[in-house]
Order: sequence, then C-alpha cells, then structure tokens
Amino acid sequence: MIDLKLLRDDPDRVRESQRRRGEDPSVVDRLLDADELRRAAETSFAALRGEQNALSKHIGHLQGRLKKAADGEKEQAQAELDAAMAGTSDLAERVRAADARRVAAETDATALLSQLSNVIDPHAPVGGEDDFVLVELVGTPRDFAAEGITVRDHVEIGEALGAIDIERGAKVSGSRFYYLTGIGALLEFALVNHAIALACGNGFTPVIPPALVKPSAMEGTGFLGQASENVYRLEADDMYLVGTAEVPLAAYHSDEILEATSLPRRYVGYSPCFRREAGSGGRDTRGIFRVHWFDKVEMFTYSHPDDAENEHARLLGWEKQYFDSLEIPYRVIDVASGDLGASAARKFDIEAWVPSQERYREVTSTSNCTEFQARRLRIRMRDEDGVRPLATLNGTLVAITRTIVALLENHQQADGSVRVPVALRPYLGGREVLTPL
RNA sequence: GGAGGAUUCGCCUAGUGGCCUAGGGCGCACGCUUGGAAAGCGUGUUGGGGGAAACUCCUCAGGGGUUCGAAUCCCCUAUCCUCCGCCA
Repeated sequence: MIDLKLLRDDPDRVRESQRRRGEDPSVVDRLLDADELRRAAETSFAALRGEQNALSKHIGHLQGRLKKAADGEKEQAQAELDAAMAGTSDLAERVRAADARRVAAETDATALLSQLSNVIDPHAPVGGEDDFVLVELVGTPRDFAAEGITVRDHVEIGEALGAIDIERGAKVSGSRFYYLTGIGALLEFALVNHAIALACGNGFTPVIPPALVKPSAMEGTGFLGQASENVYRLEADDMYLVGTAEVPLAAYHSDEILEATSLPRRYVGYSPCFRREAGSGGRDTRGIFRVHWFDKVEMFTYSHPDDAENEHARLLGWEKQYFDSLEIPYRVIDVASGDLGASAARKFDIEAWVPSQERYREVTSTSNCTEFQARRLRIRMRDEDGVRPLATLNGTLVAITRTIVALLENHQQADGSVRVPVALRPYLGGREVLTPL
C-alpha cells in the first residue's frame, strides 16, 4: 500500500500514477473522503472511550473505599457508588456505537487503500507492453546461416539430448508440463549452483523457502489483485502455491522491525514457481518457454528507501553478470508503466535472444517495490529518526526453463551437440559439450 | 488425527474482574558519581491511530462474547511444547 500522507499532501501525483498505469484515478478521491470519515470517527470514539475510562477508574476507587468503610460510613459510600453507576449502561451503549462506526470507516478506507497500486517512478516510460525503452543491447546473435546451421528449437535439441521430455510431462500432468531428464536435470543443478555461488559471493544469504503460503503472504506481496487469476489456490486448505520465491522471501520479515544498520539484507531463494497462465491463450504452447511450473533462483533485498534505486541497479548488474557468463546475447528493457505489477514502481527485464523465434524474450525481471510491499507486510526499520517502512526489491538470477531454452538454442552446433559456456563447466563435471544420445 | 500445557513491553517474569487498564529484573540509552573504569544512584526504554499542540485513544498471540468495567471469565482460531497414532 502507498503512504496515506503522500495521498493527502500530493493527491495529484497518485492520480497521475494511476493514469499512467491505465488504472482508475478516481480511487484517490474516494479514498481521501473515506480517510476524512475515518479520522472523524476515530476522534469521536476516542472522546467517548476516554469518558468511559475515567468513569471506570472512579468506580474502582469508590468500590475500594466501600470495602474499607466503617459501618457508619457504608451507606454514604454506597450512595456515591450508585450515583456513579447511573448512566454507565447508556454510556457503554454510545461507546459501542462509536466503535462500530470507527471500525466501519476503517474497513472502508483500508479496502480503498488496498486497491491502489504503487506510485510509479517518474523515470519509468509511459505506455503499454510495447512502449518499453531499450536500455542496452549486449552481445550479438550468431549468424547461423553463415555457419551453415539450420536453427533447431529447444524442443528438438532437448529431446535429442534426452534432456527434456514434454510428451510424458503432458501425459502425467497435462499441457505446459515437462520432465527434465538426464543432462537436462543436471543442467538445472548446474544453473542453480552457478547462480547461488554468484549470489553468495556478493553477500546474499541462501534460502530454501516454503512454496506453499498463507493468504496473508500472497496478499502482502500484491499478487491477489489483478494478478490473482494466475495464482494456484488450494481450496481445501486455503493456501497458495507461490509464483515466485519473492513471496516467501518478502513475507519472511513480515511484522518485524529491522535495525537500519542491518540493511541492506540480501537473500537468494531457490524455489519452484507455479503459474496458471490464465489468459495467455494459445501463446508459447510449444516447448518449455511458458509452463505451469518451473524452478527459479530469486534475489530479494530489504533496503533503506534512500538506497533502493541504487540497489535496483545492483540487482540488474548481477542479473547481467549471470547472463554474460552464459554467453547468451540479450537486451535490457525499462518496462513501461502499464506493464508493471501492482507492487513495482519500476522494473527492468532482461530479454535473451531466442534463435528459433528470432527475437528477444523475457528471462529475468527486477522490480523496485519501494515501501509498497513493506507497508502491506508491516516490515519496518528503526534508525535515529524512529520507525518507518523500508523498501523491498527483487530480481531473477535464473528462471530454469527459459534459461535452458536460451542456452540450448544459442549454443547449438552443426552436429546437433550443444557447447557448454565456460562458466558453467565446473558445475557439470568439466563437460564442454552436450551430445545427443 | 487424538490428549494435555503454554503464548504479557528485546529477553525473563508479576499480575485469577475495578482501589497500578500492567509491576519487577536483565539488557540497552542518557545523566550523576570517578583520575579513569566497575559498582552504586537517577531517568528513560512496545508499536500504532487522532490532534497545530497540550493531550488522548488503541495494543497483554488473533478474532468474537459476557460486563458499567476484561491481561484476568466464556467460545473460536493460530503458533509453540509434551505424549500417542500415522508417515517422507
């Protein structure tokens, strides 16, 4: 959720942010009204409750005196007590009513507040999915024709290597499922170990988080809003399968206050990711590019708000470093306002070159969620100025399936084998090439 | 899944309906003391809402209830511990 003070002080900024996202700016005005009501209800309740507290205390004193009173004084003390008790029921009734009004006003305001997406970073490009800004182009796609190679896609290559089994994935689990077998399975471990090594070398704490979470964790990270149709829910237990380790890593410190001196806190999580892919229609139906489940190594930082922008650059830097080491051509894009999730103020994607499609496709994504998630999850920091929300950021180091797609296709060779990039070899027992069975 | 027990301000703990709607210890911070330190003494030390401020309200795991009044009584839920059953 956003800062109510910002909403009061500069509602235009929030309205503009909503507009750029293509979301409803009128929520801002309804929330301002609801907030006004909430504060009024709060004030009148506090006044009545104060009255009741004072009276209660007085009654307590009188009862104490009655107990200790000598026989001759008992009648007098009793009379005073009776006088004080007169009207207490009526007061209690008014307190109850005021409290009910307060709770109702609070519920209304909170509901509206939770509808607002994060305030967009003014530097983020405005527009929809196609209005991204190209930040950087790294590497050059190979000229396969010049090499005399007819490009094969990852399904062909992967099946020849005995690395990917899509048919049996469908047999057992349905469409958009797969098995990684043999060298495919080993490839996952190699990619994961390589990623974890990079992260640990940069001060990240490795974490294996739960992939099944309570509604509050899902809600707090902002995935139950417009993204909710893509989330798997286990009805019988009211639990959710996470779509990314971001969820359990963000909720990890929920309801906690961290010392500002302990920031930034960097965690790198390895977890399965489950996505319903509702609304993705018939897109990317071939292969393992878009699947209902995959494993991923995700970076997550709890940061001082003033350092969030720099941390965002660092996360992107580590993502680039990882893809550089895989020797895969890619581009970096600054994602446009309409394509940001509810929590992100700004987002950069790395898109790897996919030879069989002759275009760049998303393989990683890093978001600066500023204080938005932290407010929802009640994660704060304490410094000399007191206690306030901190900033959270996340970034993919490696999403296994899409990286395997890019790896197999970009490093394919004329004889059907696949060259292993140098950085990955130590994690594959020194293998330099993957050969068909 | 069954049976018990627990949950209070960072930690330990007092508190079984009002006369403290939360007391004490440890730790921490500041001050006094000292040549300096320790000890000692004093003060402060959960978080949140409203208010320009004075101040005030909420917060004893969470939610409901009883009552003029609940940390305290009743109900539900969560988490942890012990035992039993099942199990990777």
